[in-house]
Amino acid sequence: MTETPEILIEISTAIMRVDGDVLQCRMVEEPQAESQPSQPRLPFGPFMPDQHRTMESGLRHWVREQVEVDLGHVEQLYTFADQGRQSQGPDKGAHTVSVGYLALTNQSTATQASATSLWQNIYRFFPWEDWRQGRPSCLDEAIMPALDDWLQNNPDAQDRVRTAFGRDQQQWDEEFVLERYEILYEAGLMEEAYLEGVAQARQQSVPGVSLQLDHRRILATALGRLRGKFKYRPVIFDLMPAQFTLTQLQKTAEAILGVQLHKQNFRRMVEKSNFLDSTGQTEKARGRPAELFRFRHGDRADRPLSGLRISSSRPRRV
Amino acid sequence: MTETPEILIEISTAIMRVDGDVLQCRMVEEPQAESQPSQPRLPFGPFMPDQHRTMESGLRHWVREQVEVDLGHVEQLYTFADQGRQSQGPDKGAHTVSVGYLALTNQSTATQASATSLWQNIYRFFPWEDWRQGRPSCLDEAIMPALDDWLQNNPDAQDRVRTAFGRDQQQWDEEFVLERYEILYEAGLMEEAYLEGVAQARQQSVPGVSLQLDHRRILATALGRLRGKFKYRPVIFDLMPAQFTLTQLQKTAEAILGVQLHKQNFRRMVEKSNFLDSTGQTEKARGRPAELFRFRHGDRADRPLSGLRISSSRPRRV
DNA sequence: ATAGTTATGCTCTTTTTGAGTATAAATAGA
DNA sequence: TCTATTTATACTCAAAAAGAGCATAACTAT
Repeated sequence: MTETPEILIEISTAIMRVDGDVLQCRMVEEPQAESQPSQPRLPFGPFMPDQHRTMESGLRHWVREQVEVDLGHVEQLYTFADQGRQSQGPDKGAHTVSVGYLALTNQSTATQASATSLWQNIYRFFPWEDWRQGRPSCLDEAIMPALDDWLQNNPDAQDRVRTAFGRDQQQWDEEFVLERYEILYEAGLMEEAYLEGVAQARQQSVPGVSLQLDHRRILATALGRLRGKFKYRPVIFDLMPAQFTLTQLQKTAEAILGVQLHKQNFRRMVEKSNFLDSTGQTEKARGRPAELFRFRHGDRADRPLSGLRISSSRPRRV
Repeated sequence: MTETPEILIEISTAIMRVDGDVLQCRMVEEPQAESQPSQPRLPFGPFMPDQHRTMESGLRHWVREQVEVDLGHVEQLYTFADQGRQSQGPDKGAHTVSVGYLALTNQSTATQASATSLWQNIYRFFPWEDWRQGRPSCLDEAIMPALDDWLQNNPDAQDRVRTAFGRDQQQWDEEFVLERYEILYEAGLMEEAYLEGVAQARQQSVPGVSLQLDHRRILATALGRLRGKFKYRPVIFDLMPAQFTLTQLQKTAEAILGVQLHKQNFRRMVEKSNFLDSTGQTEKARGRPAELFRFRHGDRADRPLSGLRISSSRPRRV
């Protein structure tokens, strides 16, 4: 067979948790290199075939070494091997292939002492993805105008932009996180595209903090996957504490989707799903105390197949 | 960083097409090695970073080289790096990581001259996945008894088996193809497990033809993904010819799902989806001629987001 | 003509979903 | 203590979607 240059496989993990109504992702602080700009990054490390039996055990190794988090659901996202991206990888000689993972945890501020700055609101990196307070202003103020500029020279991308960003008749699909990110990257609106030489010059600045290497792309993949997945598999419970109120569950669902849900209908749906057991206890806070529930299937392997069939209130045709 | 042994990335592609009511996968014939048993395999080859800009271009390279098929939708499935599996890979010294892809084509027997034996009914490899003629007999005759034997010594797997195979109250979920395959593999019921030393001895034989290396696992991943995906993305049209009747479309959906669908309701759903344009033409065959349709969005990038919202007739609670 | 076959139109019922209104059970402050 | 405020929960109502089936249309083969 052909002689191939050395390949290095890098495993990066987006670890997510929910704190109240904010969906957070675990960051690693760089040990302050010399001239490096010290952007935040995800936990990651090389896959070492002689020490890691599977890719997932490699992931657990690096997570254990770099952050102290107990992982719940773990799922592989995607393997990227593009030239250019990832090029600043540690091992200069080798060609780097990047495998991204999503992991969920229910460890909260209460149980986890680590500096809160290490858990970052995921929408810091994708402000346009959070529609809970209505359509994000950055879309109309910065993104759409910039995309229109770019489309001048790239008319072929018109359709892609339309579907991804829900223009014209199309409507916004919250699962298209990666598609939107890729378009913004190609349009030179993401800082990392600039660094990686995709865009000639730094374009208009569009809100959204960037990450090292291709970590923001992995994060986009993770968010998109989570948004899709938890609608048909019960992974949301890996983000919840042992017991929780229905409102907490709803806030979590909303944080994931980046959309507000109808309260009464959400409860109805949850009740019909039959996933929850009442604990008898209640939680007192502001108004009427709320009943505390627990996920019926806990950690056991007999988890139900389907998730909460969440319907993010598509506008009803009249 | 640590010195890692050489890594070889292997890209394998499950190319699917539909012929009438059979879902087929494209095989490659081995050039008849000496003592090798010459099992069928998928098209595959190493990822060569200096010749392939992305993993997908690597895939297209090997597909072009090994089979003549025009690919429609292409999608990455999963990256496996387990020890043991894949161990008979070509490059003995290196550690092999396997990246699986799914690709769809609408080339049919008519347009493609290649020997039909190269296109194999996918259910040859997974007879238990085809429920179109009712519950497959091999489930009760071979698989369940064998699994029960295995569960004797592996009681922990009880729950997994129950959900994956729809036992007890649980119901069969057609998307759990990979989960079922993995259980059968672990239980030593798949020939490749025997070859790879997972199972001590060849267990009771369970129907289903095996493939080289980890190709049957990739195929299981592909089928599961396709079954899930085409419910919410319009990928089914990549399997259809330029124009087709509603019955052909339904047969395709049924071949994918391995389940029969209600004819009138299927048409109603398709009509409401608004994906099709009538061509005015009709196709004559046995009975009343059927109207020919075409997919409204063709190859264009403005494909709709959602797929045919197929509901595989879940039993109605009374 | 007639039987057989496939396509297509339409009805009817049950479920699900979207969007409220109404009421209950607490707290904070006057 | 009473009252406004807050949050939780119960229940209603209409629209839309889904499951199941009957009826009819338009062909072919005999």
